[in-house]
Amino acid sequence: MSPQPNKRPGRTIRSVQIAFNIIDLLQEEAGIGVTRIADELGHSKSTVHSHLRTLEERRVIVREGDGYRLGLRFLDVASHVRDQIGNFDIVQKEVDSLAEETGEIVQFGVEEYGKVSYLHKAQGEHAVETLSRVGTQQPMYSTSLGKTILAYLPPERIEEIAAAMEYEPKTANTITGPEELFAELETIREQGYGIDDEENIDGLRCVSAPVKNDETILGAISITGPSSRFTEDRLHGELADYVRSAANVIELNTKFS
Amino acid sequence: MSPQPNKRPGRTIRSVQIAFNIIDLLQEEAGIGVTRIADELGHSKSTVHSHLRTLEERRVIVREGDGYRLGLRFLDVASHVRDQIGNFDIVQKEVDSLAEETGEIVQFGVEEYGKVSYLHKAQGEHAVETLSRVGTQQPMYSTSLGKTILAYLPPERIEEIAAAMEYEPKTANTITGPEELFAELETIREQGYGIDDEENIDGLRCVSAPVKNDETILGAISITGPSSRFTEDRLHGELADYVRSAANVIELNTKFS
DNA sequence: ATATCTGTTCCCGCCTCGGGAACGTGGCTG
DNA sequence: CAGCCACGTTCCCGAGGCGGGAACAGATAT
Repeated sequence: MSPQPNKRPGRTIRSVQIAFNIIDLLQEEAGIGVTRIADELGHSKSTVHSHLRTLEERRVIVREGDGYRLGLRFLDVASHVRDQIGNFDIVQKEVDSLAEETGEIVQFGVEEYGKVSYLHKAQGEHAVETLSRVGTQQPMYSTSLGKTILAYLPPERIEEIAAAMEYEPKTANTITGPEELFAELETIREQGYGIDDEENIDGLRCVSAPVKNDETILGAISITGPSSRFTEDRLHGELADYVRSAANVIELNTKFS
Repeated sequence: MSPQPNKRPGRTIRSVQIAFNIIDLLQEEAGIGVTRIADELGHSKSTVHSHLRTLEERRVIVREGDGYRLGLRFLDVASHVRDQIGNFDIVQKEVDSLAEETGEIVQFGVEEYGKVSYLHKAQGEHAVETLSRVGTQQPMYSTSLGKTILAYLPPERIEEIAAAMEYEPKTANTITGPEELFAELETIREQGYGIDDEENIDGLRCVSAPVKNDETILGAISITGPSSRFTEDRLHGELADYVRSAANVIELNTKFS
């Protein structure tokens, strides 16, 4: 883990931190019990016990066999979150249909805390496996979604995000500094779409188009595939067209909300 | 809210309770700020402030405009939860295809804390609108999913759940007591599927079939529709066949996991 | 300019919460 | 069957975390 960047000062509450450490742990590994959790987090069993009781009462975790797992309540929360984002169904529909049409991976992402979070993902028939998962975050400088969203954010927010950025080279092509990034953003604004040329994962290329609502950017939609199928020509040609028209459809449907 | 039934004694941690009260509040109403939350929960602003800081650092909530909403991290958590349940993709696929085939509402539910929780839901073309939502809970005695799952749980667990049950009549047909419930469970075990004849919501009927793995029940799959289309004959005939064969497909695919 | 919202910060004192240790229990081993 | 160990649970204590009140700071509207 890298040192967390979003650290505004202010007081933070220890018990709540512990509670979420437990949740994080159970997210990674289900079915463990008091002792194991206590060990893992470096707390006494009694402490962990009280927390588990609390979380259990809240339906956050569930006792199953001997051990705990996260509760189904999270499914409910997630569905509320999607509703709050707004227009999720339209995004979902469009992403799904583009994935089916092209057979590749199609994703929709938004900016959160200076990173890209995937809101929805669909994979077509001959899609490559990727690790990305709905709700997880990726850096903005190494993904086409990230760069595209960034390009259309308000200038002051771009500055803010760029200032907090730590450029970690993920492949040989990854953008490594601000000058390079700003140039890229300019290019994206000119051509109206963004490219990831094996900058995040070796062998994978993407194109993204921004989805805006009245000049404010909502997110971006991308299509991902292996470099073998995603040649320069196709990237800038038909594939770019695909994402731009999908973005357009979403924009039209969200206009009057 | 009825008095929470799952109250095992043991100490519970106040700060964590407060944190989840905030989360619950934001789930219902996004975009509110410190003052409003403090009012609503009856805490001081400083208290709420510290909590918001903590939750923000944890990516649980996000500041948006002036106000907070739940973070996309919940989408990630939810997807982990589904994975932990196991065989979610198979369930999803089967539920979706049955919904498309019949055009009605199809759901898959499991037992959690003595209630039914919906794991997945799909609605076909001419499906009625219902309030049920993925992750939410319903009583076991008034739904076909609940009764069907209950019927196949181990006897001692049935006792346990039934003992804690509070029978609240949702419609004129709702089961109102243990004798009636146990008789119904017996019927379900005999015929291999469960019926909800407007017992939960007026005008709606359902059929459910159990999904088992080696004699232990995993959950149940149901189909729901208006009484006008769901006649006695169809319920016990083709509709029951539908859910039973879908349940069968799921069972076959989960057998070797 | 004044008033009134908001979010933030700073303390203080009570009481909560984390920890250690003891207890109860079930499962495995000899 | 006795013994042991691992587990979850309970009890109690003392330190310090946490909730609250009040003062401060910005923003917006009047």
